[in-house]
Amino acid sequence: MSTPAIPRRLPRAVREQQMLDAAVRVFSRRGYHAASMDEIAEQAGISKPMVYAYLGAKEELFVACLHREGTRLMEAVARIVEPDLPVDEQLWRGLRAFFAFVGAHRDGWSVLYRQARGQEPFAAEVAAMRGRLVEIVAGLLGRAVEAVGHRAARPADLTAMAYALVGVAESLADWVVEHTDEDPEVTATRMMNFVWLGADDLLRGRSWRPVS
Amino acid sequence: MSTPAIPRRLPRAVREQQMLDAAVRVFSRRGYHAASMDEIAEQAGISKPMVYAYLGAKEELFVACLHREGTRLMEAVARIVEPDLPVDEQLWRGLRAFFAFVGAHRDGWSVLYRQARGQEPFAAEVAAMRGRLVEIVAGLLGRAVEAVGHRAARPADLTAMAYALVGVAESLADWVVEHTDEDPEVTATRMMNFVWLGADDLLRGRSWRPVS
Amino acid sequence: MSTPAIPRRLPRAVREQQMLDAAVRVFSRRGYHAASMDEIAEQAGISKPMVYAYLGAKEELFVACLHREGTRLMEAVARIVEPDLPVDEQLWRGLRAFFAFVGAHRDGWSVLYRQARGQEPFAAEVAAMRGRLVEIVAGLLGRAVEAVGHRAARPADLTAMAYALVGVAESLADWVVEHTDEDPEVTATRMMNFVWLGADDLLRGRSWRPVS
Amino acid sequence: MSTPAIPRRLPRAVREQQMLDAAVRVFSRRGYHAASMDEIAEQAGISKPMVYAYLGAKEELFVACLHREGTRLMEAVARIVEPDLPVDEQLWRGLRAFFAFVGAHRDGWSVLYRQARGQEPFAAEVAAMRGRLVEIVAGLLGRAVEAVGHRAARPADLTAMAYALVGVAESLADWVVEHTDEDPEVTATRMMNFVWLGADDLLRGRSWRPVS
DNA sequence: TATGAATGAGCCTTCATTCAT
DNA sequence: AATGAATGAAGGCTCATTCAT
Repeated sequence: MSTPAIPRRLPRAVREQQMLDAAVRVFSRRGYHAASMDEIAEQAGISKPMVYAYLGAKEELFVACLHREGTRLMEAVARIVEPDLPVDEQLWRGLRAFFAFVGAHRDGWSVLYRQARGQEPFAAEVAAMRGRLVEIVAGLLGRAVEAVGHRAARPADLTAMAYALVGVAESLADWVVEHTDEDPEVTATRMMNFVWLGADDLLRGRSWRPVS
Repeated sequence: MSTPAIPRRLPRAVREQQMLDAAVRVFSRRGYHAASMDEIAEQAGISKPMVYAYLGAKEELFVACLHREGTRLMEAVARIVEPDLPVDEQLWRGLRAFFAFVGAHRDGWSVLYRQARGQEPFAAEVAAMRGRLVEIVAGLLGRAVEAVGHRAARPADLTAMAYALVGVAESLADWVVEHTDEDPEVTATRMMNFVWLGADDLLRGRSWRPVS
Repeated sequence: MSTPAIPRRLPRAVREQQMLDAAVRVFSRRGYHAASMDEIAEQAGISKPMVYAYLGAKEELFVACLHREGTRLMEAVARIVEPDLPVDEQLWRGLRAFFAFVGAHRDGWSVLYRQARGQEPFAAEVAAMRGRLVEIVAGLLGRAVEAVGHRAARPADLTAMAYALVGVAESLADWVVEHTDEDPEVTATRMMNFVWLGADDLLRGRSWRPVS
Repeated sequence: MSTPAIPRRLPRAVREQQMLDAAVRVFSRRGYHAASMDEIAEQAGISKPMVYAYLGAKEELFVACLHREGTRLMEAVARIVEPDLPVDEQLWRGLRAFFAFVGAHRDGWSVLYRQARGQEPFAAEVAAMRGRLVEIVAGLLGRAVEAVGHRAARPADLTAMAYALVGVAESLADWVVEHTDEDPEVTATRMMNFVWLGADDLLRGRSWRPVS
């Protein structure tokens, strides 16, 4: 009888997700400071006091965005890692999931990687997250060293190598963002080729192949 | 005989450099929006109107910072590249210069890499700069392919590889910033090992050595 | 029983009128540039951000003042004109309304006539308004010419005459402002005497009389 | 031999006139507040401290403009008035001079009539000037009344009439500014027709003719 | 005489945040 | 639950004015 009215009263959980969606979108487009609470509220189709009531002040709101996107990313990757596989296989699976996530959640990635990294007081926390990730990767590499029976490398060397690896992934995330048509799996393969074989082999036409 | 009075009146060129120094410092610490013209002027030891008189509004000032730091970086690298050397040698020299620059100009690097990349309307220009750099590196890799006599790789593959390479450098720049004590030459060697040999070789204990 | 508290929260329409009242007052006293948004807000008994929220930036606010006062003036005059009356009768009625309005809305008149006329970018619009008024008066005079059966005057002559007429009204508006005690009807009669009979007749003691 | 260098050192009197020329031009275009001392100095082809040294602060400079232009106008009119002529003849001569002046010195007229009238603290002085002019005209009219032998009119009536007369002149000054091609003498005749004969006669095709 | 260098002060504007309904 | 109304605070920018050379 009546037109299907847009529901005015929604459960809190739903409203919160709407707000976070809007916030992530606006923060990613404008950056933390240039984003205004007005625009976020408007994009969420809700009034400003509601944003404050549900998610707190701007800083808390931004942190909530970081947490949601960071958690989603971590979970997407963690979901397919299987600790018993060989290291390169694990890396390859993780990267596939990572690039797929970035391709599907550009705004979220942008907030994490572009906006939060340079903006106090969030930079420190993002740096800490990244540091933990680097150590995980370094641990993975350490196990690989053991697997090939080589004498234990110095921790600093492994950490530096992990930095390099993470840097490649971040940079190829830009590649993914700019090449919408490329399958994330292809990008993951590109990366495996590069980091596993190295430029010298690569330039000679060799290539790494996934096992499966 | 009299104490050399601090000169209150300085020529324009000198003041401009003081202002840019201050601006780079403040922008790097606070980010574009959180940086206030007041603080920049104060750090420069001068009043705000002088900043506007010499370097224009905030946006122009930021662009001036980007240009100065970008140019300095490019020149530092360009100064020691010699096109006739083998590709890996060229890479190694360029990286040495790059990491040395980053270690010596952390604020400048931070402005370029951290602050400008996510902040409209500067992101586009920085992305363009980075794009040009990527193409230069891709060209370098192309010549390396020819040098080893391998069939020409597809351009997209080379570009993706260049993305990866640039990503490693950017990420190890963070390493440099966080490890003040490490000689940039060591960091450059780390990177050459990683990108030239690849993780597989590296983990087996092999390593790349500079020629000289 | 309790004192009727001054309402702090008022509907938008009410606040807007309060703001316009204050703005007209301040603009008329100080002029466009010397008027500060701070003073306007203070006079309106409200904080500055509300002014911006409801009426926009200074320029828009000034335009809103011009429009409100201009419209009020036009309506006050239009309300009593009756197109079927003889021309001098119409003029007389219009002038009565005009001088009454000026006497009752000095600030509004001042903003329109004193402040806006010399101030870019408003001068052009005020000039356009005045131009339309002049053409209306010229049209009126044209009909008067026909009524007395005289050959059609050249348009330029009628327009120049209308300029003169409008100038008299504007100048006598000053007279009204400076002679608070004089009934606007008297001023209107003065003007009719002057413009209808001319100085020569006037000086000889003749005078024009309203019909009614 | 050498290119005729622009003279750098000029006598004070010359420089002052250059500055006043520039100031009148800028004040007339921008209005008192929007005019900047920078622009005035630039237009005068001289540095700002010189303006301050010669003509003082902005307010004094504006007053100097008012005085120069006001004096020029008064002198232009006074030069051709001859007290022994009939009143209409005197009026006609004065108006010819007035409209000629306005046509030749638009900026000066604009500063006097447009800018200064609404701008404190100059408005009062301009109003006083105008008041003196009105009384002169009223005096003239008074003598005309005596000349025709009519009983003395009340002073207020004469003053109001003088207001009207002055208003016509001011309004037709706009006409002159907008109709560059019309000979000021023609405009003066238009005005005499209007104020001397009145609209009624005028509309019937009568017209006032200069004696000479 | 003439000017580049320099600044105190003030104004417009916006934003995060809260209150009263 | 939900929002229109309201503001303290701060930042960008400009200008009249002066000093030191």
